[in-house]
Amino acid sequence: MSKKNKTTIKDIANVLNISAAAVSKALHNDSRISEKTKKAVKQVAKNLNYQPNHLASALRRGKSNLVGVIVPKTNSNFFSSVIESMETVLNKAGYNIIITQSNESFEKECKNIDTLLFTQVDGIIASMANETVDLSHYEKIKSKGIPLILFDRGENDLNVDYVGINDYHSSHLIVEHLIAKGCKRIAHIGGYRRTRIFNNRIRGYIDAIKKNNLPIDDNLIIESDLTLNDGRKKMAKMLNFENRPDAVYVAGDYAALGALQVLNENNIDVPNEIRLVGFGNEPFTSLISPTISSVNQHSNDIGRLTAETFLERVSNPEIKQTLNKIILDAELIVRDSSK
Amino acid sequence: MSKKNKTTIKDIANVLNISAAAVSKALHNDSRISEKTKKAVKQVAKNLNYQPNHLASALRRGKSNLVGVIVPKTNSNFFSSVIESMETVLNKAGYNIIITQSNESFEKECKNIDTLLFTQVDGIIASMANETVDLSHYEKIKSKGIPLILFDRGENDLNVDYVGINDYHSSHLIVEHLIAKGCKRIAHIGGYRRTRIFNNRIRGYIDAIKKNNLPIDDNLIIESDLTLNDGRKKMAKMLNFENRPDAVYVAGDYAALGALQVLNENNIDVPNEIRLVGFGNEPFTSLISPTISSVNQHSNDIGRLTAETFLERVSNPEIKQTLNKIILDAELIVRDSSK
DNA sequence: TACCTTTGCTTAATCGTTTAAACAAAGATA
DNA sequence: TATCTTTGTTTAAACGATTAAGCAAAGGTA
Repeated sequence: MSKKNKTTIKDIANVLNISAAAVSKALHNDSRISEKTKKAVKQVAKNLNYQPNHLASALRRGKSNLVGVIVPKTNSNFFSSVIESMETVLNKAGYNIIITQSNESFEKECKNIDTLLFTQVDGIIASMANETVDLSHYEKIKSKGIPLILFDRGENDLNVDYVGINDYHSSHLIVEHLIAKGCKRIAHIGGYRRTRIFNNRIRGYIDAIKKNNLPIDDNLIIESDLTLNDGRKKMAKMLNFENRPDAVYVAGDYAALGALQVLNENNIDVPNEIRLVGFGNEPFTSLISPTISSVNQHSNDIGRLTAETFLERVSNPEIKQTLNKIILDAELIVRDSSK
Repeated sequence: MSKKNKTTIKDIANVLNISAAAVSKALHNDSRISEKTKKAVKQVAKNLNYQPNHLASALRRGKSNLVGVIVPKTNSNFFSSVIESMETVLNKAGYNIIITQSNESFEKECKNIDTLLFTQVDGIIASMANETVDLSHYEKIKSKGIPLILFDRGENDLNVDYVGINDYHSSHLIVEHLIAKGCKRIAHIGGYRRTRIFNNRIRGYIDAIKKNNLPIDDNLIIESDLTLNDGRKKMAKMLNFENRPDAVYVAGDYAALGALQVLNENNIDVPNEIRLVGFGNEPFTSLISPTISSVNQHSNDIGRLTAETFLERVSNPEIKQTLNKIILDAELIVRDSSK
């Protein structure tokens, strides 16, 4: 904030010889202010290059019109697209967003929440870090009485609005696609079971396998942190099995890429020898060779719906309306790695 | 902001039967408040779960402790790392950041600036959109008297602090590396000349070629928007030359990837037939086959230095100190595509 | 004893905007 | 003419924290 150029409503009032209150009302199109005054006020405001002091109005109204957003990492196509469409909706409604990154760290997530609450945001939209198990910091948000909306990485126990995709069903799509291609031993490199979305993918995988009368082999279900390197490790491990899988469904694209690298290095023909499917539809999946089949998570819809859910909450804060749980169906994009 | 849990310094004052002013001072460790009172105040603050109202203090002090950040897209490894290290430094100094994306659009950039000024940020740190030519919106920031720091995508005409890498010199590194490998016809798929950093890379390329007594062939210098698709197009075009290049230096990794795809599809041996170097060191450059040589832009240093430059500016706002232009030397990372 | 300093607090104004309440003037109603 | 409504404005009190100025009590100095 600067010392110069600090035109206030008082300055406008002085020019027109009316009260500051009248100016404020004129600028907000109050019905009790005459058209003549409104026009004059707006003209002077323009001339003096008036910019309302957001802090003052936020303080007075008890609303900052700021929404805090917490994502594990902006450096991912999914999250950056979600944020983009979220921003569009919220900006239109007069809200601005503050983006913070947790870097998948529980500690950083706590700090982010403190920061956002300190900044007096009107609400928080978050996707949880992998590390997060303890939820007390999220309870803190709830206890402040401001809306909390989760997307993608949510948690049932928290009992708050949630927008995400149907992970359970996505696993069915993938497994059935692979079976249709003739695969009989489908492995799953999944995320940690304690993270709900990954647990859902694992459950979906198991149920889909059973539903299609294939045997469940526990060796073929491996938990991973889904980084590229861990994808490599887990894939390498599987190649040592005496009974190799003929397909691998990896719950994250980076880990899928790691797996693909190992397969390529071992001269294994993808898709003919082993088929591969990733998750998340990161841009690189269509850039490498072979291109990797993956699941599109509809980031734009998720962003838009999350924002709309937030707006709904702030517009009727008292109403203890039923929880919004919006679950979208994801879309399997078949590419060369499983054709 | 909520109606409940709104503990204020007045509440603390009431409990202890002292004035609100004393509470404020105690919380700020004012030397004129006794240790006994300070301890008591802090204890009560903790008990009542007191959180200072940032808006009120910002209004009063004329400082929001918010820094606005504008980047073309958070969805890039470079920008997301810059932001991360910037945030670390700024948080330590008591500042929080508001991240906005311009999506390379001039119009969106203008809107972002309006939003940030409206939010009363104490300063703006920006990297310009590709589209931006007109600079009046940046002048607006300067005229408000708040610090403006540019990084990576800057502009000399604006006359503000800048942190970036030595693009001119980076081109020398690349060209000389390729010449050392025996290349004689080195092409350059560059960005638009009107963007300073790309212009510098082109100038560096030309001067390095000349310096090494190789001929300049204008056909080998091609402007591009550096998207993956355009990289493909420009590479395909070059393959039709009767006199093909034996190396291609692409000013962006995504376009370099596009070029590589075309080379692979045409069964051209990279690096033996044509060597390839990209720019930006995006993670995928080391993920694909062959891995792509690229330039590391020291995102962490850039973020840190940008933040430090900002802090320097806000701490001595009056001093019309000389402009900070920090230019780091980039680092060429040689990978398979040019080995 | 008389005066000066230091310590530890209080009072009151302030940041710029919003808004409930008051009020004057004009117009409508009976 | 007397009373009620409507219109268009002003007054003044907030929002919560900060801070210059003031002041009383305690301690120090000569």
